[in-house]
Amino acid sequence: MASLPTIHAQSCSSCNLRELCLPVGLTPEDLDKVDQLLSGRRRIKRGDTLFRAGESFANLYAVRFGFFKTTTAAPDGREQVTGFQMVGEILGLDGIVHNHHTCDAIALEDAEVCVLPFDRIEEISREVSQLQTNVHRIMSREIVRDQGVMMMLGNMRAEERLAAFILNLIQRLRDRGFSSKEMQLRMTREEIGSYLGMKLETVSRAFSRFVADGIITVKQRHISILNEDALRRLAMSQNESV
Amino acid sequence: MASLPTIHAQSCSSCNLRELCLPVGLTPEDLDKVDQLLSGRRRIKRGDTLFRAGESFANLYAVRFGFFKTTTAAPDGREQVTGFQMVGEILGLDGIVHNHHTCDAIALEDAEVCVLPFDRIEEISREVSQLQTNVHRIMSREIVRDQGVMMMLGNMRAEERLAAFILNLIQRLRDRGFSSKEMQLRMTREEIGSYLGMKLETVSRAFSRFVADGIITVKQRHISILNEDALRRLAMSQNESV
DNA sequence: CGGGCATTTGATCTAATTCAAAGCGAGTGG
DNA sequence: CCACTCGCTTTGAATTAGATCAAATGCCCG
Repeated sequence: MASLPTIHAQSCSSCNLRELCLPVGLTPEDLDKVDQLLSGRRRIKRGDTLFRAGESFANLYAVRFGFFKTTTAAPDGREQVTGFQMVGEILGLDGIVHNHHTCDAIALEDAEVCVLPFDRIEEISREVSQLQTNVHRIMSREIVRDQGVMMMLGNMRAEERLAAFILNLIQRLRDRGFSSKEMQLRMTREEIGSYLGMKLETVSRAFSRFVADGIITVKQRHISILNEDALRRLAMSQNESV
Repeated sequence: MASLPTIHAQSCSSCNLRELCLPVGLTPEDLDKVDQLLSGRRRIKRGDTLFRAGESFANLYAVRFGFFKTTTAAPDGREQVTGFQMVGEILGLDGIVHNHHTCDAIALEDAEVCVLPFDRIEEISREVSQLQTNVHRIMSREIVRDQGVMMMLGNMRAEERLAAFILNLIQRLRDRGFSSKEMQLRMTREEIGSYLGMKLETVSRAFSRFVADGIITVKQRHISILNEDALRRLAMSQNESV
């Protein structure tokens, strides 16, 4: 479609991730309009923050490569990981309601994001209804994801949570065309635990248990899935004799 | 503005809740356009469902009066309350992403909602940018709320969660002009527990503890707040000597 | 090669669950 | 109008999953 594909294309229409990202399903004509969306790209080194809670909100960010965590802090200082984001996922939706961010977004490996000024998104999605729909879907998807996390935190036991977590990660990697049996975790046991509402020791013990049961292998942060059905059964709590 | 105000006005412009709801902040001219939004109203009796998980999605619903819970079910049947909604709040956002609902919405008391076909919302919000902004804010607000729930579920102990829950309810009632010291709970201990990730007995014990400490009084589902600062300290975990 | 973080594993400890029973209140039918 | 039920709530005692405390090991990176 694009007449002269450039290596570091600064537009959605020439981005190889467009079918994974905000412009999914757009016609070529619409894609042209959407090309004004992107104000630029930004690289974030491992450990650096993309934005912080309290900062004023202006942009959404689409992950081009790399891996992020978002953390939310309580007034008393306690902090919790509230999400992990990978390529094609959108960061910053929390900032819309009050025009400032309510969480920190931190790169867990060197990363690059597309900077998408939110006023342009609103402007263009008034013209391009498919973009409008995509924005709504992305926000709704986040709401549904959060329901799932609440479910995990409220109802599941430690091993069930970890099983569900592994399955979720591997599924998202599959959706992006990566290996369906192995993965490299980008976060520490502590960060996993924070996300899953448990202590790092409990995460470690659950991993060890899975290894002992022949469900996965673990070499540091490299995970191989040996028995996905067993994981699935665990996550659905059909593991017990009851 | 409206020439002939009717009792059961079937439009946003004549609705006394408009500043609490989707049309907040709209100019009178914009309000006229937005009047095509409402396809009708629907009454739901206590215990009946507004929509169920799996049903196809077509409308958002604005609560006019009454009180709802939303419950999400895991594939294995376990169910959890994922939210409570009161007057002025919007139900159905979960359905946008996959065009079917992922949770049940159940009335905890006799209720009435405005039925807002989502395709009309999209259509009109392409013309009325303030409406577009409101839709985005409402969805973002829900995402931020969910972050807070995750925080509770992941990091807080039972009494802290209940304190935070009471404060949240009373604040939302205040925002709507109700009493700032007392309220009538519309849900059972079990529903509170489900939402807060704890058992009904634990909820009951936490209530009893608060009463013993002189922080609140409880008469069945009627709660009076005696010492709001104490509640606030509890919710922020500044209760311990540490 | 050494230092520092991340991880694993073991031994207690505890908050919350589970099991059990009794109390309370609102609504119904006699 | 009262008695009776049924669902909700409270309270107690025993149990347990996960937290906490502690120590050893491993690994990456300068």
